[in-house]
Amino acid sequence: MAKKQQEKSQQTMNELMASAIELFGKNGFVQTSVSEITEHAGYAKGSFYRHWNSKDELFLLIVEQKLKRYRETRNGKVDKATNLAEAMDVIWDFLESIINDKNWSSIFLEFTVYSAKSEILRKLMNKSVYRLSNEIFAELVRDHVETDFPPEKIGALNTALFEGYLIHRSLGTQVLSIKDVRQAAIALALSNGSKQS
Amino acid sequence: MAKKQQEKSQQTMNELMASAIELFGKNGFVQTSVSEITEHAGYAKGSFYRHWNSKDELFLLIVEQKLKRYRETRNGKVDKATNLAEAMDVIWDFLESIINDKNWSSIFLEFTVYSAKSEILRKLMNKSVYRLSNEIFAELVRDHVETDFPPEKIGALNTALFEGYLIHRSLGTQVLSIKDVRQAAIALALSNGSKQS
DNA sequence: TCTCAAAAGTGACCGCAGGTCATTTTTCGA
DNA sequence: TCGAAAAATGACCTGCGGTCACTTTTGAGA
Repeated sequence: MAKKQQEKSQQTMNELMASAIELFGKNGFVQTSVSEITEHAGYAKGSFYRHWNSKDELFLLIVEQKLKRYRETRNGKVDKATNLAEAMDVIWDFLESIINDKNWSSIFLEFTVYSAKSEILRKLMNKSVYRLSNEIFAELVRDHVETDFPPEKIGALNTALFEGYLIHRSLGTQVLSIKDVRQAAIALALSNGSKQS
Repeated sequence: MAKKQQEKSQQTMNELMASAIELFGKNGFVQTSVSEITEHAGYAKGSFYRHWNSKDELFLLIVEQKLKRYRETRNGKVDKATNLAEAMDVIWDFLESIINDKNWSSIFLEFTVYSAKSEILRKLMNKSVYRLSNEIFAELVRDHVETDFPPEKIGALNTALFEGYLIHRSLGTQVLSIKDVRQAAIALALSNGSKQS
């Protein structure tokens, strides 16, 4: 029965991960130290590195898990969209659900910009598992684009507007509401990808 | 003649600042250490803190200086704009000049997101001296808006799209070109602030 | 029940960061 | 030439991410 040891190890991982999610969510990525995470879970620092190779690695795992969950809540709704406007509505319902997840949108932003400094992280962040990526939006929109404007660009412009809004938001600037940005993004997508304006 | 000492002090500041600009420009804000800055200029670490209270403080000074210079190259052109489309062209010529300044746009982005974590820095970054700010764009656009859409929102949406593009860019994603974003931003501004679409 | 190798857990330690400050060196008017 | 004031120094502080030799716990087989 080596099973029990594995279970214990898994249990420890879960506890450390829960602690990490709580502290990252409260204080952000950089401002949360590995010592804090382990201490808060009742372990010593060294235990962290038995389970993950770096703070980055655990954070990416959390991001992957969170994105997966966001997407699940979105499932089904996508197929119902019959035109570009409806597809954009689905996308923005999705984006708003991220914004409503405490301050995780700010933390994603923080990590995204942080990741730009490392080539390895940069490559990872361009994968859709870790990112509210251009290409995912492009996919959702592709079937409904009526012009020859590239769907990837519609997706990327949408991402840009959203992430630009995250910056605006994380600085505490109050000029834009999420509704303003949603409207603008949809108007932009329609003007590029829809036959009538 | 206490002048000579002041001059020497000023000289040291200039040397340290030049060293900082070079190293920040090459490696970014976080990845450039104060020791590197002083060493590269031929001083000891302590000398840095005789002139500035923190790394942040010097960086803000550099930002202020750079923004001032960008704006100077823009002066005059603003007054010539007779409608919203021309005003947007002036703004985007300005933004492109920032993008063309080596990788400083990425570094501004890095510091902007970094600053969100400190209340003091956040407040500073909302001032127009330190930021490619919403309100500056709003000002440039105000006289040419023909609808009742708030000029501040036009400015803020423009900033969001630009900074979102900076993220896209710093991740090395190649889907969007600066031209794409410029077109989108101008289309967006015109659709909100111009009578005919 | 006892044994002991393997797995889990520990925390002192490393190099380096931003920042401090008592001390040394340089400057320059009297 | 002298000495106070200004400039420059670098050892030192705390805290970071990460390492690893060590101790403790676990559990299958005798």
